[in-house]
Amino acid sequence: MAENDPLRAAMIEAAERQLASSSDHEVATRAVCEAVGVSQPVLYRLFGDKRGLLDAVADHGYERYAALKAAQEQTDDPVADLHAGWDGHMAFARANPALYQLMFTPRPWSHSTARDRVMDLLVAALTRCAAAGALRVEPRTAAQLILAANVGTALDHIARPALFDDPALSHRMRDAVFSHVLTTTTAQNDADPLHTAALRLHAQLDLTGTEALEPAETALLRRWLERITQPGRG
Amino acid sequence: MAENDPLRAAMIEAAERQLASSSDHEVATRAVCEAVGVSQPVLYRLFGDKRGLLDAVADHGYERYAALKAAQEQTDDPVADLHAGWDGHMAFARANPALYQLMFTPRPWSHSTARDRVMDLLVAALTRCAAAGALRVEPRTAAQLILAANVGTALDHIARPALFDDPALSHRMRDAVFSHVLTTTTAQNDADPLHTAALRLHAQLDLTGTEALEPAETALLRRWLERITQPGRG
DNA sequence: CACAGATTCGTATCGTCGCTAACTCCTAGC
DNA sequence: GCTAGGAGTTAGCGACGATACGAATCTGTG
Repeated sequence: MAENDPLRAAMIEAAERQLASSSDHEVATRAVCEAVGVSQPVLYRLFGDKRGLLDAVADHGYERYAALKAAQEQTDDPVADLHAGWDGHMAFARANPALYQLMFTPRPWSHSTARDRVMDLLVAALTRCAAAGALRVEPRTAAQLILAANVGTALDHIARPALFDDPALSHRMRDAVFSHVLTTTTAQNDADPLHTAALRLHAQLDLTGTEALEPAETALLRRWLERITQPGRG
Repeated sequence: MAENDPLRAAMIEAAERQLASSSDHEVATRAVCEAVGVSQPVLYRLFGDKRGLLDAVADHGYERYAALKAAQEQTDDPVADLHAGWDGHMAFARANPALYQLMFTPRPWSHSTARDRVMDLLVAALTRCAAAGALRVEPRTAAQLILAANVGTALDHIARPALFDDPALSHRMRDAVFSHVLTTTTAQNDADPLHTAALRLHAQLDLTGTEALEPAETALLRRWLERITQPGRG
């Protein structure tokens, strides 16, 4: 489906260029086809639809996003990586506002998986934090919180042209959400040490796995840990 | 400009209905005109443009939003009002997803002032909190934080159809942002009591004013208080 | 009442958009 | 050489946003 088609890639890049340069953040299929020197039906053969083209643009945007993340994260301090990840997210939004809105603004159609994959990246980063004992809630819950706050702050920043108090606002939001999700680094005075230990073991299982238990036993252990970390669940 | 025009109101309501019922959250000027039994040029005479119509729809949405807020807030506990305001915001987004996106998603054009007016409402609610000594930062900064988090959470909720862990996520986000912005209710162990006192006086001046000082003196006092509450400012 | 000016609305139309049917061309396989 | 199928083009359809222009209606004055 997505084999190495240079024409397809050229059309995606042309669409992204026009999306960024257009004043109303809109793109015309005719203009995209004309930019790469082909006719309209080739677009509809490659992407099936205009929304198919936009989904491809969004997925291509995720590729750049993931490359940017892979280049900067992954030190030995997962919490520091998390902070850098927030700032990198904001920088990506600032650098590509139109593409960012295409990726993260909820369109009722849109089969693009860009947002879900960004979420997966965030869950992975948070799982590393949980394995280090730095997380107070499950990685998935923390990821939903952080991503919603990050997107909300980024869209707010894109909306207003230059209200000049931006970095402070982003860092305030980052600290607010992180302090609610991470354990205090200095003192580990947690009210429920069982909860944190279960979270930590669960994350460690996700990261490295274990050969000491049979697969069925590991699955059951996972469910037990989940019942410990999220008690109120049907 | 916005005199009591029943035809104008009918077109706004028709547009809002079509916006809510349409699958792609889109509205056609022809359909709006046909719904109220007039022709296209009347739309362009009343609203000037399609974006003018959408701006009017967004402003009308703000009216309903403001009415909903005025009906529930304003008890004697401004912090409780703030919590109710967050939940009311989420309920409004859940009830009118298409209208909510029109109001709060950043469109590059859009002369609608709906978002700014919602921000003003939030600043007012936060000023009451500050006058009660419950705020740790300036009302405007807190409003930017809260609104960005609230919109981000609401858009995230609208995007995914039913990931069933919604109220918990909304309340988590609310607690995270509020705990970063409000003072701890039990103990008032603030690191900078001068800062909090200045914030409180500034809010009290905004709310009630004073006759003990001349207007010029009050203005100068305001600037001094601002220099105390936000030290790093050109 | 008559009439001029302004306002308001409908008819018809333009240019553009997303999208598709039908045809042509080029290449692979026997 | 011939055919089958993929890849591309031309031409066009219906719907959209927006507008020019004339008809109808209202308003105020003599």
